[in-house]
Amino acid sequence: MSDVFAALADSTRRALLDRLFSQNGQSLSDLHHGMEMSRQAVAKHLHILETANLVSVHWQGREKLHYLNPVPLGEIVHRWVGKFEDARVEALTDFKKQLEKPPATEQEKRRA
Amino acid sequence: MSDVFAALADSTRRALLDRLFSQNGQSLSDLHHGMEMSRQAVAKHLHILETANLVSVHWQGREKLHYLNPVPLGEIVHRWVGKFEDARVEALTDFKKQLEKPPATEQEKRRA
DNA sequence: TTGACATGCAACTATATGGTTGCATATAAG
DNA sequence: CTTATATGCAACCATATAGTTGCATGTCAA
Repeated sequence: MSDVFAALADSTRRALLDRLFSQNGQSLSDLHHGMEMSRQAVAKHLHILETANLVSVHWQGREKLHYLNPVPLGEIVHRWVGKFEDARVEALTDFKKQLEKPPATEQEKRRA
Repeated sequence: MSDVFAALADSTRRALLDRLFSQNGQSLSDLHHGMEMSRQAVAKHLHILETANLVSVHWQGREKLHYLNPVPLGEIVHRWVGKFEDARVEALTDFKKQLEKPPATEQEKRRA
């Protein structure tokens, strides 16, 4: 459950999540198919997604099936981003005010 | 407006956004204050946030004031994460079903 | 049992990243 | 004018990251 944000930073990993979104429960070979890199590279990315708890796995004989883990994406990211989202309209208003009418004193200029 | 996800991957940068959240319109020196790294390191992080369009700046004399840019955080991240969030409950149900009662045929096993 | 398939492990490489220091430039203040 | 403050630019360094290749192991099928 290490760094979810770091796990999401790589476009290949986001692509893997996309592929799992459109087709859940795929094996490494499935996910590797059509990708422009070695199977091992894909395996590493999947392991990072596993470690970040974004993907959970289920062994089926010799195949390791990968499933989107729905929890942390919503929990962590949405919660963190939501904090800023909540202030969106308000901040936008403040920002415009700031540009239109800069305050007078030094303190106010910097702290407004 | 480069990679928002990459910009969010670093904890220092997320901390900077946090600081701007609690106090908008701070200068580089303000934001550097209390941080365990050089001013130049902070400047680099801020520049990455600027490039990702997460922070916008406003020159006030010799001071460069930094403001949270409310748009892309909500737009990009929330939209991308939301795609997965929408399928949260549904996916959770599917996942449990999968574990409880694995399908019969090879095809179904892998493609269910 | 033998061979094919699916995955894992380990070593290695190149580049990206996060940090440093030193110096230059622009604005504000005495 | 001189000095202090705020920032920018550039070179440099250490480590993290994303990729490779080669080989080992476990499972399925003939």
